Amino acid sequence: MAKKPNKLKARLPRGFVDRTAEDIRATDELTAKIREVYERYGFDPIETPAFEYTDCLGKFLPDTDRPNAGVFSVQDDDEQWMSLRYDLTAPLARHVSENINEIQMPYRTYRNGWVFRNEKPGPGRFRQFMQFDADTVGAPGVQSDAEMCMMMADVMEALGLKRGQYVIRVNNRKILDGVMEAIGLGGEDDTERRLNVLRGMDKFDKFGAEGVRLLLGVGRKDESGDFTAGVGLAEAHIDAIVEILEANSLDDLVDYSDGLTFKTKALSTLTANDNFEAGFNELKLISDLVRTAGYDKDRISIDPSVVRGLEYYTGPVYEAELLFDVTNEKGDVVQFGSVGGGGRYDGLVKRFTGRDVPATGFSIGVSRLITALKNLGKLGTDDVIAPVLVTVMDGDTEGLTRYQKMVQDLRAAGVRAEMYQGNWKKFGNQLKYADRRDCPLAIIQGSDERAAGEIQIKDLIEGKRLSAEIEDNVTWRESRPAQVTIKEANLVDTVKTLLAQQDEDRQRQREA
RNA sequence: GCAGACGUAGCUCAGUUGGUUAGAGCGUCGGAUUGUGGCUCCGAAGGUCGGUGGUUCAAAUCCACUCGUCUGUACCA
Repeated sequence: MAKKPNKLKARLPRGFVDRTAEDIRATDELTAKIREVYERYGFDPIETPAFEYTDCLGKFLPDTDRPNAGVFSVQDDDEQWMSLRYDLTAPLARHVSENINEIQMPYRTYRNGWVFRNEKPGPGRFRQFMQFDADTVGAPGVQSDAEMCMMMADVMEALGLKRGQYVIRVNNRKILDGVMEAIGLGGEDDTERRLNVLRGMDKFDKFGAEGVRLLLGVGRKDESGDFTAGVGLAEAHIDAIVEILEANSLDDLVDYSDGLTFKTKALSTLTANDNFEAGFNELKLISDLVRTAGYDKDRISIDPSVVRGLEYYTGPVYEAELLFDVTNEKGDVVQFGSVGGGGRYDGLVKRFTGRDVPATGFSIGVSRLITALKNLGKLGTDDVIAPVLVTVMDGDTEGLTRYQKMVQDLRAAGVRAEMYQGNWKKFGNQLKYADRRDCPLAIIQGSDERAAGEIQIKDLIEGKRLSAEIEDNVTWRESRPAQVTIKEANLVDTVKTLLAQQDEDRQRQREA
């Protein structure tokens, strides 16, 4: 026995997926709905390429030792490092900066595309995924942040989500900055600790108040025994932060009636500062704007516990969260978290231009949304009907032209149709193919039908239903269930009628 | 990145203290049925036991390393 030749193993790089017809159709449907909302709000599309020079993307500068940490990078032929984009915000900042003299501000723009992250993949977490962003560049007022929140809420409903199935949560980074300042972490050299406090607060959903206390204090050990170092804050300061996280609304924390006073115990001991005041006042303004526009707190909720880890946010931050249970393939309920978020980033364009260009915007995680919506049955993935199959009984030239003509007549009438392209001599295989492909109808014309100027149309869906009642194969074959004989001239009309009937049946079943 | 679990046919999984030719179900393909899907029956193909190295007369089984998957955690611009 000869050794097998070493075959090359076909394999997908980890963290990447092939997308099926179903996935692609679902994505198209979803992005079309999102786009419609953005357009209605007066946003215009822009597209930037997948690659950018690495230094333009942000914190990975050319002198970084590992340009592939977190991003996928390659070296151009002139030795410059280029990277695949890891979000759509940094490329937008680059585009705006490069064209700042031509762009009419405020610039309202949206875009969707693939982004890439070179990090550990997990279930529902890939190294290539799609985002769909909207941003307003050059508008400093919180009214544009309020608009973003309302637009996100409208997107959720355009996707078919009902009140109570989602919520847009809003906070202001200045409030958190104010807290940091008040507890003595406002200085330059406390950047790292500040960041760790924010990260700890961000875990409130996951670990609850107790977990956050540990992370802000002495540190936390997880189930596997791995230890996360704590920030080591004082008890009183941790109390204040937990009060913020546990608050359900602004009114729980602050009294606006007489200047600005804190209502809760630990917060009251902190001294107010400019950041605090600006943060709370901006949040109040956003709240007033969206409430007056008719968005109640079941759609847009002012929630001081929203953090968002990103360092570049400078003001309002917001995220869209799904409130219904999402189950995975195994049927377990998974913590789904947010499907989109954003905020104000006033410093991003300044990096390139030196000019103050305020901006705010958000990103929707299309891939994650699809997973969740599929689960909820909100994506009509089964409404693409497989083609009508024209079977082949005579494979000579004359026969093939006849069958091909039928197919073209059907196509011209707008019916999805195809001629069997496999080995026509095994007729059983043709119907088996049609069955597995979920074809609604099969068109059959052999020499007998041909001589009589007739065609047989087999309803494969009805036939499948009838098969349950027939047990022996001879009867099954000879009774030719759900099959009609028609005149050649009536082919297109009859096919359309039968398809329409099947469609009605489907509607009825869906309603039942 | 850190910690743990796991890796046997396309899929789901058996495989005894290390011992002949590594099995089953499902799926795939062929036939019964050369002009009719499903059911039933018969038959076949399909395996570097994740990879490499080691211990041993002998390794799917034990050891080391490595790759991959899953869980938790960290990071997530």
